[in-house]
Amino acid sequence: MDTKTLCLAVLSRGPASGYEIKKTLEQPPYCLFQDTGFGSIYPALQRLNEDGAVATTDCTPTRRPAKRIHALTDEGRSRLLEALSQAPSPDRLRSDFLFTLLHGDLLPPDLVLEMIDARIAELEAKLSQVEACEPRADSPCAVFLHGLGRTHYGGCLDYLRRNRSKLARDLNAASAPSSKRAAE
Amino acid sequence: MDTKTLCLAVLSRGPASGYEIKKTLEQPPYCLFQDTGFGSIYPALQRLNEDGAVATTDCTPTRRPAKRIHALTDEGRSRLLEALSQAPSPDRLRSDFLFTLLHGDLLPPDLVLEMIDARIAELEAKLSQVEACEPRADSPCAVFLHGLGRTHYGGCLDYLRRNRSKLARDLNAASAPSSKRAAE
DNA sequence: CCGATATATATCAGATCGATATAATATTCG
DNA sequence: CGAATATTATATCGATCTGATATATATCGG
Repeated sequence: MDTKTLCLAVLSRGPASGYEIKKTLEQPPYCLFQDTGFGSIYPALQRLNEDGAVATTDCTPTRRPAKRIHALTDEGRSRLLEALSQAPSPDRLRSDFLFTLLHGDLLPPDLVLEMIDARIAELEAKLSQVEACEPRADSPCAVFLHGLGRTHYGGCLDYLRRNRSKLARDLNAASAPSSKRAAE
Repeated sequence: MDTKTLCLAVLSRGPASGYEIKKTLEQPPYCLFQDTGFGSIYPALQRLNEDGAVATTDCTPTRRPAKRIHALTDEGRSRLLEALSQAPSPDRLRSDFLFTLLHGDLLPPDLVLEMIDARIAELEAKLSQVEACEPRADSPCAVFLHGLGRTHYGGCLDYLRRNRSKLARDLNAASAPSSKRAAE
């Protein structure tokens, strides 16, 4: 999904400013599977306004730090529906953590274990964030997604906690093979 | 990780051409947590060569479709180690599937269920791809990562298979409330 | 009242993405 | 054999995205 569709989706819940859209995207559930900055949002809103997909109202007189409220038009609503109906393109994950772990043999064992501990802490935070955000019971999709998120984070966390000590043993055995050699 | 680091990491296994680097990144384990196109790889290799991080040899005479082999230098190796030692920046996931699912209430129930079925098929393919790629037993990190991948895909797959029918029921109940109204 | 933080918009250089161009070799199949 | 197709291989380009930065006011606690 490009930034324009992201904006349309947030605006489908009600009119908002660019800043408010960004804040919404930073929180669950959106923050769990997308990410966008102001540098993408403002140009996208400008384009959507030019295309007639949103109606932009300037609130400069009342509000001091000039604020632009964007509201979905019928054109915008049908655009959103069209985008959502497309077959979703494959997930795109960029994980420095997993990439580093793959090359962990090049690094000091302690550093690798530190990174895993940090990741465990992050996942705990994410999981409690997801659990704190109860889905609306009247939306079957939101409930389904909520369960999927809990399963995902819970599963990864469980694996890391269970296998950390084994990895620590294996790494130390590999990096200090003197004891092994002595045992042979 | 930027594309330059990605290239250095692949080259740490041995010299390769840009095309070969792309092919390596397209397969497990790399393809599971990154993605890059030629449009990023070729400029990155050019820059790395200029910076002295890789040594580029032109194989035009022997090979007919001109081929450039890039080999890691000491400078490149130390750059890679330095990049891997940094605290990894947070994961970045962009999932059209999860995004669409979140807004599934706007779509026809059948379309949502179709997308879930397609996702199940994709995850099955990914999982068997991961399982087919046995990690080197002498690399504790690779073994650890392999287990993590299986846990992740297996867990998500399991959730989707178990909860699909409940979602189907809930969606139909919500979209066709006539029976419900009749029951009241 | 001052400083820190939150609200709010905007821009810009650099990186990335996806498509496309080009071209020789290798393979497949009637 | 020869034609069609796939694979190997490099390169570029516009559109988009990223991350940082600039700017200005409002608000809240000390």
